[in-house]
Amino acid sequence: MPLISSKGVYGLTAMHELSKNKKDTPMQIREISANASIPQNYLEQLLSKLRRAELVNSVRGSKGGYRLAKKANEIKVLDILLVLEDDLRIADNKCTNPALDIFFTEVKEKTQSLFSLSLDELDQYLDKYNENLHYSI
Amino acid sequence: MPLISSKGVYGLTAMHELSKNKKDTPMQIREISANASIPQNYLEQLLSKLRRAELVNSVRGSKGGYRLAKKANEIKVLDILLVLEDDLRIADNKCTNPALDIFFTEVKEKTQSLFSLSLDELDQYLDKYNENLHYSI
DNA sequence: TCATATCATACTTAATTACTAAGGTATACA
DNA sequence: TGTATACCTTAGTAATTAAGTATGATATGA
Repeated sequence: MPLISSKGVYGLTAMHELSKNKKDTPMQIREISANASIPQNYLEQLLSKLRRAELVNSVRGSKGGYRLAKKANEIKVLDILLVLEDDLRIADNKCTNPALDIFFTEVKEKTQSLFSLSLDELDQYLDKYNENLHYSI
Repeated sequence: MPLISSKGVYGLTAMHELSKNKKDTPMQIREISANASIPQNYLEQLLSKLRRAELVNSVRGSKGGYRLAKKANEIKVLDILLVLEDDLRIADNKCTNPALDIFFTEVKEKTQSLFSLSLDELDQYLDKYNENLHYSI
């Protein structure tokens, strides 16, 4: 099973879109939805959750939309995932084996630390990709 | 979503049971099933897969059962998971964001390396637990 | 007041997991 | 050679969950 469902992937993608919005005006669901190929009604639900978690601010009514509630370097990937994914557990709960159980706990901690990078740091991965492209040509 | 479903947890638990079998005779499904609270018919299916992947050997008929096909230090947790879990992917496939996609690939690689410990190394986690118990008393 | 865009909730569909059931096949042992 | 035992295989089912749809309410700029 994927650790992160499409819900989490959609949410991260949307937040990344918001972080790239350089306009004065808030970004609208419709625009995010179109850019990232996310069903609009579904995205509304995800952004509502992110708003209640105070990761984004919303402006209602005409000319409304969404903005990040903090700077992109103050929002971590993990923060977003913890809001949208019910949990990021490594293993199904039925584990009755103590050694395995402790092992899973440790893997979970290490995995969560992998997600402790901020939204703006994501673009480094894009740079890395472009470098690889360059060398492989 | 859990990265490892109960299928994987059951399989790891069963393999750990087999690694602890010190008798000459192979261990029977019924015994593993009882020790680890795994539905017997379901466990049969998982052990069949593990047999086809040459991680265990089976002996059919009366007095039959299962044995590890290699030494416990030659079987990795990851080997077992790759047989039972269809994949160990980090994120749902719908990711259209290149930066995220590369990031997920890197997380996947790092996560898999966390699972590259052998069956016999699992018991170290039990020791760790006992130590903690000791200090906390 | 009207168009626009967020907000909230109920419902539906599809996929997957986790099992259950049932019968077949091989082997030890008497 | 017969019988009990235990693995082997496949088909089917029930329950859960994710993913998406639908509908209408609420707030705001112009």
